[in-house]
Amino acid sequence: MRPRFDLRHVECLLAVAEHGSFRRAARHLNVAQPALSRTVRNLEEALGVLLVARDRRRVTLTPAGQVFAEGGARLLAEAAELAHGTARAHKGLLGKLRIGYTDFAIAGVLPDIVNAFRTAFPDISATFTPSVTAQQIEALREGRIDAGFLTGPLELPFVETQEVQCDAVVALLPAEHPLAARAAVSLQELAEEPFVVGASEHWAHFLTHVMHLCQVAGFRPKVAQEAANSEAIVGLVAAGIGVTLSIESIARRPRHGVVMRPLAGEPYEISTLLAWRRGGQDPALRHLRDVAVSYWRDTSGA
Amino acid sequence: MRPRFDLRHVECLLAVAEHGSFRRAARHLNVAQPALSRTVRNLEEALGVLLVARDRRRVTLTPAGQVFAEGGARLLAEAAELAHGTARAHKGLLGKLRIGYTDFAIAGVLPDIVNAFRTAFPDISATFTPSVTAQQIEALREGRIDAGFLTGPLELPFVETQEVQCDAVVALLPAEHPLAARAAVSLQELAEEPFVVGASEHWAHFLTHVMHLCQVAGFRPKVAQEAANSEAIVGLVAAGIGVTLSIESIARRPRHGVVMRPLAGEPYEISTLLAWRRGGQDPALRHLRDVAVSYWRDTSGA
DNA sequence: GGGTGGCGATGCCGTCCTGCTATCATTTGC
DNA sequence: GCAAATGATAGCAGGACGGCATCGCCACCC
Repeated sequence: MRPRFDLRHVECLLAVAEHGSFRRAARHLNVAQPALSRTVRNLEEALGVLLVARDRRRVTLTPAGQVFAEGGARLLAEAAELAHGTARAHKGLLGKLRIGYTDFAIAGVLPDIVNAFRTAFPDISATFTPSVTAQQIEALREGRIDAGFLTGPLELPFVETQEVQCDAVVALLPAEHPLAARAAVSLQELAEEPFVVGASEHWAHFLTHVMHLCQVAGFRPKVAQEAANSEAIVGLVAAGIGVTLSIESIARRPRHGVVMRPLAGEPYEISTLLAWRRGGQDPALRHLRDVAVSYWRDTSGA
Repeated sequence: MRPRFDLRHVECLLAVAEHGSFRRAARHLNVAQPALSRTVRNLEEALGVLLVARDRRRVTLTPAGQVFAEGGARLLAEAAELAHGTARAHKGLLGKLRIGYTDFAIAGVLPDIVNAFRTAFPDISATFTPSVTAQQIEALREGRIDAGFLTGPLELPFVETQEVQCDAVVALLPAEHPLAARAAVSLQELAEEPFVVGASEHWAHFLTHVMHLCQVAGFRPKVAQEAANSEAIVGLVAAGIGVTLSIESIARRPRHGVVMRPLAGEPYEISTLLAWRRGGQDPALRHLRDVAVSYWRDTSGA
């Protein structure tokens, strides 16, 4: 049941209704009067309803014409708004973004970036999904998310990235651990310690960093316990199950029973990236990237 | 700021979005593929926004295209609903009526008629304005109301009428009045009584009847007090100020301190009419008239 | 690996819609 | 009673839209 009339017809009828005269309405619409007469006539035939009562002296709307005029005005307004909204979407001022994020990101810069983004682009509605780096990469590839805050490094043919956060790896120890008395600890000192780590099937990205660090230090960590997320890992450390390696952003959040100690020697840094599909044209996404870039420029410069 | 696109464009874009392919969409729309391609292209040019991402292999909507498609679907639905509503208005199933009514009507059949009308035509919104007969005639002439329930008789070149109610004129007396003991009273017996009547500037129609009755009975009533409406008149009678003539529909509503007595002799009847402008084409109004006619047929027959 | 089928874009042509000018019938207002 | 204004009608021209044939491209398949 598609409509048999067009917005042009609606405009013409509204003009006639407003001016109460075909001629004046035609002048106002910058068309000749006969054209307007015929257009209104066509509209009436399309609807099968007489809309205008032509009294030879005065033109008024029939009751059905009034109903149509009211609805038509609404229709026109919404059409104009639609055009406007589409233009705004084109400029990236309006839209939807699906964004993934890791524990590391949410503990770090993500809130600040999102705040800045929402302030600058209030009409872009973003939905956030917590998920680890590997899952975000998959979701990016399959188009289930538009962007992800995830753990670097990342070199893939179909994604582009922008660094947004840089954390030194630090040691987290139970508060009563002997090494907690030290200002800093070296990795070698942790060689024999039981480790709490993320579950390997999901935690792969950061685990790679941890394994690499330990290997350089000459040992292979003894895994005492696996956990599902950063919150759980820190909790298990607080419980005295073992030690762990984490990043500053996580460790800065004070937690009873856990102390953070920097690693001695050259700091090893973990970057958190904003990632999106390469070549993506979504203007809203570009704006998110721009906000991330300028945020990174401001904070890394300071 | 009028929209530069038409509903036809919207339909085409929605079809492309739905089928994910120009060719399939074209088949579904019963047009050739090149025509569809150009229509979508024209729409994009009209909006100045790319809506469809042509990947050579797969056709998807750009973010702006998704915004437009969502709004466009709403727009089309409302356009269809508008056409439907206009057709309903044409058939008189939808519309607005402005209706005047007198005290006599609201005390009598008006509630029943309006109930039947609202049940039969729930989408016709009626607004009711209380007003005396003379004002309703003026409002009818000037088009401020579409119909009026008023006191007959009425013979005017520009109105048509339908009788809806027929009341005998009765006497209303203070309860402690000597004549209240009688089963019926004759007009002559009221010749010397003080009368409470409606204010003459507005009450002219019914007053004419009263004066006529009294004149036939051979006297001219002594007006003790004027009042603004039936409620006030009955109240003043209850207060013992005087007697009055009224109609059964008013008098049937029991009121402390007032008694109703029929007039002796041949009953004098007052008709209440539904009146509307002659030649009016409003289908909603016709339905109101039809309801009134059938109501009158049912009640006057019974 | 070349053939084949499906896709969207483009060019060309016919048709219908739309708009304009000129004119008419009717009404209004002086 | 005439002039001005209004809506309807007729005839004509331009443009938009749709259809057909075709092109270039890509994926799939034997």
